[in-house]
Amino acid sequence: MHWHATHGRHDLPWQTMGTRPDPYPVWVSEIMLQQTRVDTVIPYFQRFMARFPDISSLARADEDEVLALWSGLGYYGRARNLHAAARLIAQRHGGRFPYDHAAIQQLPGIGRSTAAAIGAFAFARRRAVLDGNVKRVLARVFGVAGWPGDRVVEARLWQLAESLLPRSGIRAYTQGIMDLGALLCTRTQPRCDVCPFAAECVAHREGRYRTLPGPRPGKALPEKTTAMLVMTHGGRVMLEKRPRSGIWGGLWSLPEHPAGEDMVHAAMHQGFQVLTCEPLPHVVHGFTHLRLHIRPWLVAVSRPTGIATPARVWLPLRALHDTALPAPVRRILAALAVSGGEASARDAA
DNA sequence: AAGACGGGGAC
DNA sequence: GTCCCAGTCTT
Repeated sequence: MHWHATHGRHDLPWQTMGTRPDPYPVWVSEIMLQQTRVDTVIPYFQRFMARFPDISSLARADEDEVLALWSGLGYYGRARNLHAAARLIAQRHGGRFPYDHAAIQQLPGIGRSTAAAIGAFAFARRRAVLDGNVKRVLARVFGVAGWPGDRVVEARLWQLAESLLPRSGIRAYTQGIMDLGALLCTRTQPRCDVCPFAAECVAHREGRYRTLPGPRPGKALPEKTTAMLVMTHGGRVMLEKRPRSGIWGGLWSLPEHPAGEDMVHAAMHQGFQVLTCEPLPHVVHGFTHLRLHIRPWLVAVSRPTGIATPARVWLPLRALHDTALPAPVRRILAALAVSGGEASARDAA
């Protein structure tokens, strides 16, 4: 806590509040910060808060607009859960963010650690957080070997985290241990020379900072190839709404087809007359659990005869920015919009 | 208990 | 290229 007072982070956008902070920005930031670095989150947080300044405005919003503001941030279930939780708070909690730890953790998208973080920062509730930073600090200081994702290792880390909580000053403590992990006790180049725990840290004393915490067990990354249809007509491109579950759930994306299928046939099968059909440069997109090879096909079609459904939309290429697109799809379409004078010219022809 | 779920920055 | 981040939910 002493270290945090002088060396911690005090100017993050969601910290600009007094001793009785609004739980809403705390909540939004904590959800965005799940598995996502501070520097990545900041611009998303600013945009989100400008558009949805309070729980009520978020509860009234369309899910599509919430997802559009989340586009590029990843783990889109976070956005769907955030939105659902806002509506739930409006209905079941009278529009007030719940105070009780159990009630907070009951909300969709909020687990044990996030509930503790919100409770600590917003209400000074005394519960332990256990995020990637805290896991790293504890594993090193106390010499907890093994991968933190392992159930036994994680249980030990939770036990440590709970046992270390101060009687008072939970905000400074929670922010402090996170900041220590993020700023000093970093993964590869920890600053043990200026760390307040160097004298008592097992990893430092025994020269084990490289192996603590233990790495995730290696696993071969599955590869998958898919073709995507970039159907254009009059400077617009056709998008489909993806199912709510699964990858890119609820986002707008290009129609997928098994690689190797005849794309002209695929486009015609959707009810279009194909004018031209040509391959675009193929894109490799890495997930944590999958490597996806995308083969986009640019298909100019004549007047769309396909039935208009809510799950299908013709989007002007200029309107990409406020649409909820997966990152690789955004890149494919952005490249098209730039070099894309010719595409529209061909469409016009 | 394990897998699904994004994207990007650091090395 | 590899690792992993202010984790949670589903199976």
